[in-house]
Amino acid sequence: MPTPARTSLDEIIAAGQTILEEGGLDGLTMRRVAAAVGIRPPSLYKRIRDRGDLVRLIVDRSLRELTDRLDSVVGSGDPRRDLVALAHVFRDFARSRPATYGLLFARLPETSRVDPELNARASQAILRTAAELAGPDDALEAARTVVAWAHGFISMELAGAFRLGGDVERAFAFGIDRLATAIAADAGVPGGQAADPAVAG
Amino acid sequence: MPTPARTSLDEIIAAGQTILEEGGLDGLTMRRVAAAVGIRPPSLYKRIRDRGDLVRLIVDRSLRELTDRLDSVVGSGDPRRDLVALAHVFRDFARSRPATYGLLFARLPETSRVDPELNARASQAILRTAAELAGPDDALEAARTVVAWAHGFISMELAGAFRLGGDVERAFAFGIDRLATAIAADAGVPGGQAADPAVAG
DNA sequence: ACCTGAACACCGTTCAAGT
DNA sequence: ACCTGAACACCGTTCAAGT
Repeated sequence: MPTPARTSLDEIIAAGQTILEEGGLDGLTMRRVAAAVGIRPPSLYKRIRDRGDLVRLIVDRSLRELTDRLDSVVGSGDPRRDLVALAHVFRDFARSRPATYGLLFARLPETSRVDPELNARASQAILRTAAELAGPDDALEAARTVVAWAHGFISMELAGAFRLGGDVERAFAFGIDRLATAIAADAGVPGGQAADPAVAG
Repeated sequence: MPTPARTSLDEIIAAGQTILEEGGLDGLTMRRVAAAVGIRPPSLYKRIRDRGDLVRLIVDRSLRELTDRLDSVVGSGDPRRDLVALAHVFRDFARSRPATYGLLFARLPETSRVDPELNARASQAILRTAAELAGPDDALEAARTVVAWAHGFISMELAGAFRLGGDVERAFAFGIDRLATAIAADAGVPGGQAADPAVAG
């Protein structure tokens, strides 16, 4: 006689997400997750392979949400405006789920790594915007420059690494503004990058 | 009768550093460190307060080394050249000690955080270089933009986050080149940022 | 002074047994 | 099918006792 299911994969992921944000990655224990969904720790292994798998599922779910938000703010017709919007979506996401954000670009063990195809999808909005600004030849480099800056800024901000005073908001505005100019097709060193027609869509 | 010391704080930090790089932060256990220096785990507590304190000491030591290297590559007379040199020192350091690097800007618990004064010292070379390029009014923002980019790029590279092909070296060169131009004093958008007194130190 | 074994309260995970 | 208690091999840390 099968015992009725007392929980679900979805509930486990949701509980894991909450516990992760409350206590950080170290606080995310199988025993706590089990207690939160009303079962005993060993029963978790009926639905997930191990703790690394749970981490992966939590990150996967959040990355899908982030991708949707990124996709929804581009397409204004002004790539510079799109870039600013993307940076703010990124930053807002990180602030709303700092612990989860910290895992997005972390060195995770194999079992915790999300589907590469999902990562590729998450990159599309920024890649298209970068292509519009920088031209097709430099699109990938431009996207990497912007994402590196945004990720670096945000992770430093979350870590409390801006310790020299000053206005962090002003630094964020300064950065995105200068970067948008820097990656534009006409910003290359003379004789360097060729200016190509922007790609859209 | 006092028993003779079988190890030293220095040896413990060095062993911790090695174990950290070999097995990551999770692999850095008090039992392993104790075994490496030839004592039993409880004896570690004669020299360090707890595991968080050990992490702090390891990061502290590496940050001093990084600061020395950063200080040693600036002053060429060409701030743009200095900036490129700083970026490479940063990147080389991260590659030589990836796990330690990951802790430099991490959200660490209070006990693991290094002396703020040490952090300030580590920022001096980049702050001065940024001031030369961007002018005193934008020095702090310019430094934050460059450090954010460099940290973001390096941590993404270490995490294997550049998964869309392309040439990562080219992206690094593209980024530092465009950033140097972007933060230069004459790169501001007309009528853009207001000029505020710079905060240094 | 420094070192130790024993102990405590935690972990993730496995497994045989229950329904 | 799902759930469970018991068990195993780990942790960090404390503490009384040894030299």
